[in-house]
Amino acid sequence: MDTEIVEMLRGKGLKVTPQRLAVMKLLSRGGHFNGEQIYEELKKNEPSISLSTVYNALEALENAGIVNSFEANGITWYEMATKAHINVFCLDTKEIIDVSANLQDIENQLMEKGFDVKNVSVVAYASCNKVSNK
Amino acid sequence: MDTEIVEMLRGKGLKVTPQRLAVMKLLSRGGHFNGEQIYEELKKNEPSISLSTVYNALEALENAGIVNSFEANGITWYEMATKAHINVFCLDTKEIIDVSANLQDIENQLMEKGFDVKNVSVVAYASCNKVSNK
DNA sequence: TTTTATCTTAGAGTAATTAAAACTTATCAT
DNA sequence: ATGATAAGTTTTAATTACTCTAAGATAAAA
Repeated sequence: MDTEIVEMLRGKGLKVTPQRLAVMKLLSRGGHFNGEQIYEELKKNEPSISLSTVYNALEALENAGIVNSFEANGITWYEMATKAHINVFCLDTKEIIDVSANLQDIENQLMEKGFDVKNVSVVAYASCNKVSNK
Repeated sequence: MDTEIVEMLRGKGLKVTPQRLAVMKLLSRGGHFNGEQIYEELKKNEPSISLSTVYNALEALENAGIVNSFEANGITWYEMATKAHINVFCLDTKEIIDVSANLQDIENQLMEKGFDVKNVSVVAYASCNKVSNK
Protein backbone atom coordinates (compact mmCIF):
# COMPACT_ATOMS: atom_id res chain seq x y z
CA MET A 1 0.00 0.00 0.00
CA ASP A 2 1.10 3.57 -0.57
CA THR A 3 0.04 4.65 2.89
CA GLU A 4 3.27 3.50 4.48
CA ILE A 5 5.37 5.43 2.02
CA VAL A 6 3.18 8.49 2.38
CA GLU A 7 3.56 8.45 6.11
CA MET A 8 7.29 7.88 5.83
CA LEU A 9 7.67 10.97 3.69
CA ARG A 10 5.38 13.07 5.88
CA GLY A 11 7.27 11.90 8.94
CA LYS A 12 10.43 13.30 7.43
CA GLY A 13 8.77 16.59 6.61
CA LEU A 14 8.76 15.97 2.89
CA LYS A 15 5.89 16.95 0.66
CA VAL A 16 4.22 13.94 -0.88
CA THR A 17 4.25 14.23 -4.64
CA PRO A 18 3.34 11.60 -7.22
CA GLN A 19 6.90 11.73 -8.50
CA ARG A 20 8.42 11.00 -5.11
CA LEU A 21 5.92 8.25 -4.50
CA ALA A 22 6.83 6.67 -7.81
CA VAL A 23 10.55 6.79 -7.02
CA MET A 24 9.91 5.21 -3.64
CA LYS A 25 7.76 2.46 -5.09
CA LEU A 26 10.42 1.60 -7.63
CA LEU A 27 13.25 1.51 -5.12
CA SER A 28 11.08 -0.53 -2.74
CA ARG A 29 11.21 -3.36 -5.24
CA GLY A 30 14.82 -3.73 -4.17
CA GLY A 31 18.07 -3.54 -6.05
CA HIS A 32 20.09 -0.65 -7.39
CA PHE A 33 19.16 1.96 -9.93
CA ASN A 34 20.89 4.92 -11.44
CA GLY A 35 19.20 8.20 -12.31
CA GLU A 36 18.63 7.32 -15.93
CA GLN A 37 17.19 3.90 -15.13
CA ILE A 38 14.73 5.38 -12.66
CA TYR A 39 13.75 8.01 -15.20
CA GLU A 40 13.17 5.44 -17.95
CA GLU A 41 11.15 3.23 -15.62
CA LEU A 42 8.92 6.00 -14.28
CA LYS A 43 8.30 7.40 -17.74
CA LYS A 44 6.38 4.25 -18.58
CA ASN A 45 3.60 5.27 -16.20
CA GLU A 46 4.07 9.00 -16.22
CA PRO A 47 5.59 10.22 -19.49
CA SER A 48 5.71 13.84 -18.34
CA ILE A 49 8.25 13.20 -15.61
CA SER A 50 11.64 14.76 -16.16
CA LEU A 51 15.12 13.58 -15.36
CA SER A 52 15.70 16.64 -13.20
CA THR A 53 12.75 15.68 -11.07
CA VAL A 54 14.17 12.23 -10.58
CA TYR A 55 17.46 13.65 -9.36
CA ASN A 56 15.68 16.22 -7.19
CA ALA A 57 13.50 13.55 -5.62
CA LEU A 58 16.46 11.29 -4.98
CA GLU A 59 18.35 14.12 -3.34
CA ALA A 60 15.43 14.91 -1.04
CA LEU A 61 14.92 11.26 -0.16
CA GLU A 62 18.60 10.77 0.51
CA ASN A 63 18.82 13.85 2.71
CA ALA A 64 15.87 12.48 4.65
CA GLY A 65 17.75 9.24 5.20
CA ILE A 66 15.22 7.13 3.32
CA VAL A 67 17.40 6.44 0.33
CA ASN A 68 21.09 5.68 0.12
CA SER A 69 23.52 6.30 -2.70
CA PHE A 70 26.97 5.14 -3.64
CA GLU A 71 29.24 5.50 -6.63
CA ALA A 72 30.54 2.64 -8.73
CA ASN A 73 31.90 2.51 -12.24
CA GLY A 74 31.53 6.27 -12.62
CA ILE A 75 27.82 6.23 -11.86
CA THR A 76 25.78 7.12 -8.81
CA TRP A 77 23.51 4.29 -7.70
CA TYR A 78 20.49 4.55 -5.46
CA GLU A 79 18.89 2.00 -3.17
CA MET A 80 16.58 2.01 -0.18
CA ALA A 81 18.51 2.81 2.97
CA THR A 82 18.47 -0.51 4.73
CA LYS A 83 21.21 -2.35 6.54
CA ALA A 84 24.78 -1.47 5.67
CA HIS A 85 26.32 -3.92 3.23
CA ILE A 86 28.97 -4.33 0.56
CA ASN A 87 28.02 -3.46 -2.97
CA VAL A 88 29.94 -5.67 -5.32
CA PHE A 89 30.24 -4.36 -8.84
CA CYS A 90 30.72 -7.41 -11.02
CA LEU A 91 33.31 -6.66 -13.68
CA ASP A 92 31.90 -9.44 -15.86
CA THR A 93 28.18 -8.73 -15.79
CA LYS A 94 28.30 -5.06 -14.71
CA GLU A 95 25.65 -5.94 -12.14
CA ILE A 96 25.74 -4.84 -8.54
CA ILE A 97 25.35 -7.57 -5.96
CA ASP A 98 24.59 -6.97 -2.29
CA VAL A 99 26.79 -8.85 0.11
CA SER A 100 25.95 -8.55 3.77
CA ALA A 101 28.79 -7.71 6.09
CA ASN A 102 29.31 -6.23 9.48
CA LEU A 103 30.44 -2.67 8.86
CA GLN A 104 29.73 -1.40 12.34
CA ASP A 105 33.41 -1.47 13.36
CA ILE A 106 34.25 0.86 10.53
CA GLU A 107 31.67 3.40 11.60
CA ASN A 108 32.70 3.05 15.23
CA GLN A 109 36.34 3.64 14.43
CA LEU A 110 35.44 6.82 12.60
CA MET A 111 33.22 8.04 15.43
CA GLU A 112 36.04 7.44 17.88
CA LYS A 113 38.25 9.64 15.75
CA GLY A 114 35.70 12.45 16.04
CA PHE A 115 33.96 12.11 12.71
CA ASP A 116 30.24 12.64 12.39
CA VAL A 117 29.54 9.95 9.80
CA LYS A 118 26.71 10.50 7.34
CA ASN A 119 27.27 7.57 5.02
CA VAL A 120 29.70 4.73 4.55
CA SER A 121 30.03 3.25 1.10
CA VAL A 122 31.80 -0.05 0.57
CA VAL A 123 32.18 -0.93 -3.06
CA ALA A 124 34.12 -3.92 -4.28
CA TYR A 125 35.10 -4.47 -7.90
CA ALA A 126 35.24 -8.15 -8.60
CA SER A 127 34.59 -10.98 -11.02
CA CYS A 128 31.78 -13.25 -9.99
CA ASN A 129 33.42 -16.17 -11.83
CA LYS A 130 30.04 -17.34 -13.03
CA VAL A 131 30.47 -16.07 -16.56
CA SER A 132 32.68 -17.59 -19.20
CA ASN A 133 35.08 -14.93 -20.36
CA LYS A 134 36.59 -16.09 -23.58
CA MET B 1 65.63 8.93 -6.92
CA ASP B 2 63.77 8.10 -10.09
CA THR B 3 65.51 4.77 -10.42
CA GLU B 4 63.10 3.03 -8.10
CA ILE B 5 60.09 4.24 -10.02
CA VAL B 6 61.68 3.35 -13.33
CA GLU B 7 62.36 -0.17 -12.14
CA MET B 8 58.85 -0.46 -10.75
CA LEU B 9 57.34 0.41 -14.12
CA ARG B 10 59.72 -1.84 -16.04
CA GLY B 11 58.96 -4.65 -13.62
CA LYS B 12 55.31 -4.35 -14.53
CA GLY B 13 56.07 -4.34 -18.22
CA LEU B 14 55.20 -0.69 -18.70
CA LYS B 15 57.10 1.62 -20.96
CA VAL B 16 58.83 4.33 -19.00
CA THR B 17 57.76 7.72 -20.30
CA PRO B 18 58.43 11.12 -18.79
CA GLN B 19 54.68 11.57 -18.32
CA ARG B 20 54.25 8.37 -16.35
CA LEU B 21 57.30 9.22 -14.29
CA ALA B 22 55.83 12.62 -13.50
CA VAL B 23 52.50 11.12 -12.43
CA MET B 24 54.30 8.65 -10.21
CA LYS B 25 56.46 11.31 -8.62
CA LEU B 26 53.42 13.42 -7.83
CA LEU B 27 51.41 10.55 -6.33
CA SER B 28 54.48 9.46 -4.35
CA ARG B 29 54.23 12.68 -2.38
CA GLY B 30 51.16 11.09 -0.82
CA GLY B 31 47.55 12.11 -0.63
CA HIS B 32 44.76 12.00 -3.18
CA PHE B 33 44.48 13.67 -6.54
CA ASN B 34 41.90 13.74 -9.25
CA GLY B 35 42.68 13.81 -12.96
CA GLU B 36 42.37 17.56 -13.29
CA GLN B 37 44.57 18.22 -10.28
CA ILE B 38 47.30 15.96 -11.60
CA TYR B 39 47.05 17.63 -14.99
CA GLU B 40 47.32 21.13 -13.51
CA GLU B 41 50.24 20.12 -11.34
CA LEU B 42 52.23 18.43 -14.10
CA LYS B 43 51.63 21.29 -16.51
CA LYS B 44 53.80 23.47 -14.31
CA ASN B 45 56.87 21.49 -15.31
CA GLU B 46 55.73 20.20 -18.68
CA PRO B 47 53.21 22.54 -20.28
CA SER B 48 52.75 20.28 -23.30
CA ILE B 49 51.22 17.43 -21.31
CA SER B 50 47.56 16.74 -22.06
CA LEU B 51 44.70 15.68 -19.88
CA SER B 52 44.23 12.53 -21.95
CA THR B 53 47.78 11.52 -21.21
CA VAL B 54 47.15 11.92 -17.51
CA TYR B 55 44.13 9.65 -17.65
CA ASN B 56 45.94 7.18 -19.90
CA ALA B 57 48.91 7.04 -17.56
CA LEU B 58 46.67 6.58 -14.53
CA GLU B 59 44.82 3.76 -16.22
CA ALA B 60 48.04 1.96 -17.08
CA LEU B 61 49.40 2.44 -13.57
CA GLU B 62 46.20 1.26 -11.99
CA ASN B 63 46.01 -1.82 -14.20
CA ALA B 64 49.56 -2.59 -13.16
CA GLY B 65 48.53 -2.41 -9.52
CA ILE B 66 50.81 0.51 -8.73
CA VAL B 67 48.06 3.08 -8.35
CA ASN B 68 44.65 2.79 -6.74
CA SER B 69 41.49 4.73 -7.46
CA PHE B 70 38.19 5.28 -5.76
CA GLU B 71 35.17 7.49 -6.32
CA ALA B 72 33.93 10.12 -3.93
CA ASN B 73 31.74 13.15 -4.42
CA GLY B 74 31.30 12.35 -8.09
CA ILE B 75 35.02 12.36 -8.81
CA THR B 76 37.60 9.63 -9.32
CA TRP B 77 40.54 10.00 -6.96
CA TYR B 78 43.95 8.43 -7.38
CA GLU B 79 46.54 7.46 -4.80
CA MET B 80 49.52 5.17 -4.57
CA ALA B 81 48.40 1.60 -3.97
CA THR B 82 49.49 1.07 -0.40
CA LYS B 83 47.72 -0.56 2.49
CA ALA B 84 43.93 -0.71 2.35
CA HIS B 85 42.29 2.06 4.35
CA ILE B 86 39.14 4.13 4.70
CA ASN B 87 38.96 7.30 2.66
CA VAL B 88 36.94 9.84 4.57
CA PHE B 89 35.48 12.59 2.44
CA CYS B 90 35.03 15.54 4.78
CA LEU B 91 31.75 17.25 4.02
CA ASP B 92 33.03 20.45 5.62
CA THR B 93 36.44 20.86 4.03
CA LYS B 94 35.93 18.61 0.96
CA GLU B 95 39.28 17.06 1.81
CA ILE B 96 39.94 13.34 1.83
CA ILE B 97 41.48 11.93 4.96
CA ASP B 98 43.04 8.48 5.23
CA VAL B 99 41.93 6.46 8.22
CA SER B 100 43.62 3.13 8.71
CA ALA B 101 41.38 0.16 9.31
CA ASN B 102 41.48 -3.55 8.96
CA LEU B 103 39.57 -4.34 5.79
CA GLN B 104 40.89 -7.84 5.38
CA ASP B 105 37.66 -9.45 6.65
CA ILE B 106 35.72 -7.72 3.93
CA GLU B 107 37.96 -9.08 1.21
CA ASN B 108 37.97 -12.52 2.82
CA GLN B 109 34.20 -12.62 2.97
CA LEU B 110 33.99 -11.81 -0.69
CA MET B 111 36.58 -14.42 -1.62
CA GLU B 112 34.65 -17.02 0.36
CA LYS B 113 31.59 -16.18 -1.70
CA GLY B 114 33.56 -16.92 -4.86
CA PHE B 115 34.42 -13.39 -5.95
CA ASP B 116 37.75 -12.59 -7.50
CA VAL B 117 38.26 -9.19 -5.92
CA LYS B 118 40.21 -6.57 -7.83
CA ASN B 119 39.65 -3.56 -5.63
CA VAL B 120 37.76 -2.65 -2.48
CA SER B 121 36.87 0.96 -1.92
CA VAL B 122 35.66 2.17 1.45
CA VAL B 123 34.53 5.77 1.38
CA ALA B 124 32.93 7.50 4.33
CA TYR B 125 31.16 10.83 4.06
CA ALA B 126 31.52 12.69 7.31
CA SER B 127 32.03 15.98 9.08
CA CYS B 128 35.39 16.31 10.74
CA ASN B 129 33.89 18.66 13.37
CA LYS B 130 37.00 20.79 13.25
CA VAL B 131 35.48 23.55 11.18
CA SER B 132 32.99 26.10 12.40
CA ASN B 133 29.94 25.87 10.15
CA LYS B 134 28.01 29.07 10.67
C1' DT C 1 69.88 2.51 -36.03
C1' DT C 2 66.00 0.82 -37.89
C1' DT C 3 61.69 -1.10 -36.69
C1' DT C 4 57.49 -1.41 -34.40
C1' DA C 5 54.43 -1.47 -30.94
C1' DT C 6 53.07 1.65 -27.79
C1' DC C 7 52.42 6.27 -26.08
C1' DT C 8 51.29 11.23 -26.34
C1' DT C 9 48.85 15.06 -28.04
C1' DA C 10 45.01 18.15 -29.36
C1' DG C 11 40.66 18.53 -29.89
C1' DA C 12 36.14 16.85 -30.47
C1' DG C 13 32.64 14.15 -28.34
C1' DT C 14 29.78 12.03 -24.67
C1' DA C 15 27.36 10.73 -20.45
C1' DA C 16 25.90 12.05 -16.06
C1' DT C 17 24.59 15.45 -13.42
C1' DT C 18 23.38 20.28 -11.99
C1' DA C 19 21.47 24.94 -12.57
C1' DA C 20 18.16 28.58 -13.98
C1' DA C 21 13.80 30.26 -14.78
C1' DA C 22 9.00 29.83 -15.28
C1' DC C 23 5.20 27.27 -14.07
C1' DT C 24 2.47 24.05 -10.99
C1' DT C 25 0.99 21.92 -6.80
C1' DA C 26 0.76 20.07 -1.87
C1' DT C 27 -0.11 21.67 2.39
C1' DC C 28 -1.75 24.71 5.94
C1' DA C 29 -4.47 28.24 7.92
C1' DT C 30 -8.45 30.10 7.40
C1' DA D 1 -13.58 24.25 0.56
C1' DT D 2 -10.35 28.21 -0.51
C1' DG D 3 -6.51 30.88 -1.17
C1' DA D 4 -1.74 31.87 0.03
C1' DT D 5 2.68 30.31 -0.13
C1' DA D 6 6.49 27.56 0.22
C1' DA D 7 8.09 23.84 -2.10
C1' DG D 8 8.30 20.88 -6.10
C1' DT D 9 8.28 20.08 -11.20
C1' DT D 10 9.38 20.99 -15.90
C1' DT D 11 12.08 22.46 -19.78
C1' DT D 12 16.13 23.86 -21.39
C1' DA D 13 20.75 25.02 -21.02
C1' DA D 14 25.15 24.49 -18.91
C1' DT D 15 28.77 22.14 -16.60
C1' DT D 16 31.82 18.58 -15.18
C1' DA D 17 34.57 14.76 -15.71
C1' DC D 18 36.01 12.09 -18.38
C1' DT D 19 36.61 9.26 -23.19
C1' DC D 20 37.68 8.71 -27.99
C1' DT D 21 40.06 9.42 -32.35
C1' DA D 22 43.58 10.19 -35.51
C1' DA D 23 48.05 11.60 -36.38
C1' DG D 24 52.55 12.29 -34.97
C1' DA D 25 56.31 10.97 -31.61
C1' DT D 26 59.14 7.80 -28.95
C1' DA D 27 60.81 3.83 -25.90
C1' DA D 28 62.68 -0.38 -26.37
C1' DA D 29 63.65 -4.58 -28.99
C1' DA D 30 66.23 -6.46 -32.83
